[in-house]
Formats: sequence, structure tokens, C-alpha cells
Amino acid sequence: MNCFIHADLDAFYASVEQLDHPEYRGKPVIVGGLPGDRRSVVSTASYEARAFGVHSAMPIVQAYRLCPEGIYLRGRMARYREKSAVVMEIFSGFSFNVQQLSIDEAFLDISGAERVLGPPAEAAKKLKETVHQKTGLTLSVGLASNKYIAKIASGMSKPDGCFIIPPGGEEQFMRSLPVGKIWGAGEKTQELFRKHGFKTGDDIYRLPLDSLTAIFGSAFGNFLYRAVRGEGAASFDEERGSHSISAERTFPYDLYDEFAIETALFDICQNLMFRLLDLRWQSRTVALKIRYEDFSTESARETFSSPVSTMNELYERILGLFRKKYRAGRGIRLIGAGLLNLETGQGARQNELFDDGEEKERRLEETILEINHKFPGAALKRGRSWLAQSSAAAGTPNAGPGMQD
DNA sequence: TCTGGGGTCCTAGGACCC
DNA sequence: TCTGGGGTCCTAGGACCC
Repeated sequence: MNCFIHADLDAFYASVEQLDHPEYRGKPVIVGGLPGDRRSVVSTASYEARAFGVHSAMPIVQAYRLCPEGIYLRGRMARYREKSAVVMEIFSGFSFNVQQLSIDEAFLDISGAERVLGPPAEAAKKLKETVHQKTGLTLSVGLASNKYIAKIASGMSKPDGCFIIPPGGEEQFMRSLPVGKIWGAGEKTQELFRKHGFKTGDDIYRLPLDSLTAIFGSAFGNFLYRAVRGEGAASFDEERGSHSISAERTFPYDLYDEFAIETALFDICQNLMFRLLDLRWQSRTVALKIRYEDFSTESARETFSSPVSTMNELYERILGLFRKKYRAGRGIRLIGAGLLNLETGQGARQNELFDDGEEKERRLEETILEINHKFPGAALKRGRSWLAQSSAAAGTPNAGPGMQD
């Protein structure tokens, strides 16, 4: 009999802050931005803050209106990752098959582990106790015969709870479930549910497959058909196929100046290139994203015959897309770039394809990456002015390294 | 109340080939 | 002399998740 635990840390970022700062305990803590930060949103609100109506993804200015006495923090990702690693390590002690979904949640396959862990309900209880004892954090847990239902169950047990769907009870659970709790159905789909008068899983259960696919499309219609019958989603079990990395920036005020926009793009490309080298992956497809003042969003992408090999090359590819796409005069609130369809670096690089300048360039970048890696405080970067000179000189790096610290 | 950043997956349509 | 069908690769946009 299959048995999965979905374990989810409660109000994770806010809880870590309350642990590290005892004076925050019992008070509304809002992680995501300071009250004056334009265009920031709430990342995590402590349960004390939620009582004021503050929740994730809410603009900070709105949160401040609801809860001016709150403690506002920008957040410390490095610290959260550290705590997360400790928790994931504890999970590994309970299951050989831990599938981490994000920084604060994971599936634990405990099928057939009854002799070691005791009955599943006992295992879940012990897991919560161990995490609390060793980290001070509380955990919400869902237990079911498949991952999809375990995930929904943990959400319904929050905070610090445990919700068990007994084997054989899956279909009944899904049919009585309010559609608002169906995982994977967001705002737009909820609108469709309302339009068709669907209130619970049972309303979906009654429809034949072809009606569901007519309303929701082929993929999601099939998914719903299975979900309300208590069957797990296949997508949780498959290996993730494609990979991509991206970086974007929202400006506090809309940008109109092309030089300023291109400077931001340069920074973003630099960040991307270093991450790409660090991962030792390759990509032939670059992508650009522009969000305008009215929040309308456009994107462009292009696949090249060869992978991106240097920072210079990445920037030129992205810049090419930007100049084709951007209609001058429109205010830009966000600019972003990405590398799609990442492939593993296939052992030896095709160095023979690079000319001398490119090869030197690439090595310089790798050196900078390495220094940044060893001395995280150094923040070594290549200046944009240096790049402009170097590309004008057709790949002959000049002596002045143009690094800023 | 104006709406982050980093991801994944799906859809529809075009180009091209056999 | 008016137009099939399948496969593959690519692009833009959108929905959703944490």
C-alpha cells in the first residue's frame, strides 16, 4: 500500500524571523518589504499578521494600511535556505525517497516503512515532533495514498496540524471537497467553476470526460477527471524535463530612458551568465520579457544554432531582441531575461568553434565566477563601459579590467 | 489596493519536411 | 488548376505554483 506524507512548514520565513528574534514572537511579522518600498509584495505573513487580513502576494502598501503596527522585513534568503536544509535533512531520516517541492515543503514516501516508523499516523506525529524539537519550527502534514491528496490534506491541516485520508477514502474526500481547494485550479479556473455552478468535487465528478475537456481544455480536463476520482496527478511522479533560468527586475518608477533600461539588462545578463557557468549547463535559446507601465507583458525569444558561450554574446542576443521588440516612448516597469531549454554541458566544450578572443573572454568570466564563489563578499563584476570598449575592439580585452568591488 | 521573482506546463499557430 | 496528413521545431502568451 502506497503512503505519502506531504510536509509543509508554517509561515516559514516569518517563523524563522520569530525564532531568531524573540522580540518578534507573538507579533505580526511581514516578510517581503519595508513599509516605504514601492511595488513590493508580501512574501510571508505570520499568523498574527494574517489575523489583520495580510496574506502572501499582497502589495506591501496595502498590508501596511491593514497592519501599521506590523514588523516589516525584507527577508534573509541565505538564512532561510540554511534552516530549510536542516529540515530536509530530518526528512531524509524518515524516508529514502524525499521529493523537495520548494524551500519549505516536500513529499516523503513512507510506503512499506511501518515496521521501522510504526503506523503512518505515528510516523507523521513523530516527524512533526522531531522538526519542532530540532529547529523550533512547526509543520503541517497531510497523509494519503497518493501525493496529490496528501498535498491538499496538509493545506487543510494548517497550521501545525495533521490530516489523514485513510486508504479507500480518496474518492469520497475529493467529491466532498469545495472546488476552491483543488490544487492547480487558480483564479481563472475558479471563475470557470463559478460560471458552470461547480461548488464541490462532486459537481465535476458527474460530468463525462469530453464535457470536462470541452470546458477546461484537453490537459486540464483530463487532470480534473482523474483528480475527483481520487487518483494522483502523474505530473508529481515524472522527472522534470525542461529547465530554464531567468532573472527580472521591477523598477520602483517606470523607466523611459533606453540607456538606463539597457544597463539593467546588462546586469541581469551578467547574473544569468554566472549562474549558467556555475551550473555547467548550456542553452541555445534566449528570452526577453518586458512589462509596460499598464502591466501588459510582452516576450520574445530566439533559438540560435550554437549555445551562448560568453557574457558578451548573451548580452548581444538579448539586446537584439530588446531593440526589435521595444517601442520607444512606452514606460517600462519590469525588464527580464532568461535562458531556456537548458542542456547539460556535454563533457568537452566545442572549443574549436571559438576564436581566440572569445576563448579569452570566456576564461576571464570563469575566473570572475570562481573568485565570487570563494569570496562571496567580493561582488566582482565586469563594468558595462569595459564591455562596450571590448566589443568595439572586436574581442581584444584591454589591460584595464574594469572590475568594480 | 495596484499587482515580486523564479520557476513549470499548456495551447495555438506557423514553418518546414516527407 | 486548389490542396492530405503526420512529425518536429519554434514562438508568443497565459495559467499556475511557492
